Amino acid sequence: MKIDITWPSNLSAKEAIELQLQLAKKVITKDELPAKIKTIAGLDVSFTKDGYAIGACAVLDFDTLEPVERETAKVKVRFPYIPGLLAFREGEALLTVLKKIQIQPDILMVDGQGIAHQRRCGIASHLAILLDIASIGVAKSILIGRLKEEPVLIGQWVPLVDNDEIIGAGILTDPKLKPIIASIGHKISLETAVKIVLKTTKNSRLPEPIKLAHQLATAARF
DNA sequence: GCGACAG
DNA sequence: ATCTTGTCGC
Repeated sequence: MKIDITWPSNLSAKEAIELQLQLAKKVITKDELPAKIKTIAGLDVSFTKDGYAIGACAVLDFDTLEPVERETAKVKVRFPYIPGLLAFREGEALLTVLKKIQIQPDILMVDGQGIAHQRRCGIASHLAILLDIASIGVAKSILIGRLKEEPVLIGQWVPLVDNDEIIGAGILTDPKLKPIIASIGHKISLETAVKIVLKTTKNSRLPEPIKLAHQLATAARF
């Protein structure tokens, strides 16, 4: 992807929070994605014992879910893990790997929250706003909020609420496991985000884009 | 002050 | 996330 921006460095937690508040204002919560989605990119990050973050991107054909491109990027970690500030720890690795991707994806699926975040600016929203592209956040657990109820049927989704405000969805993709948490990243509605998550999920808890990106990130730790 | 807390 | 062995289930 043609990306001109550079990831900011030496930010304090206070400055990071201030930036999130500004970015949150720019999130678009309605569908503004290509009429026909052709490709979707899964993004995830793994870490090495010696202080590096490995960003991984797997671009898949939206119809067949077959990978059409894979890439990884290794960068030095320079921000600690702080709940709510994940983007400042993992964002640079993801931005770096996206710069290497040749195929322009129609939408991003990021391992983490979108607007299901205390300042409505999780890593999926943060990255998508910087790149002006549609995105969905898919997490394995809740950061904030509570599920309105427990989904019991495979493929069923229930609202994730924060003080009566719907900020995401709990989706049951495997009856034996906890539901996955999906939320609007940018330029998409929650309804469409849920449809895409279900459409890209095949016989496992996580959707293919995330699963493949996770495998890539883990395998590249050597 | 106490508990919760994406990866 | 990462550190770790065996073990239950499809």
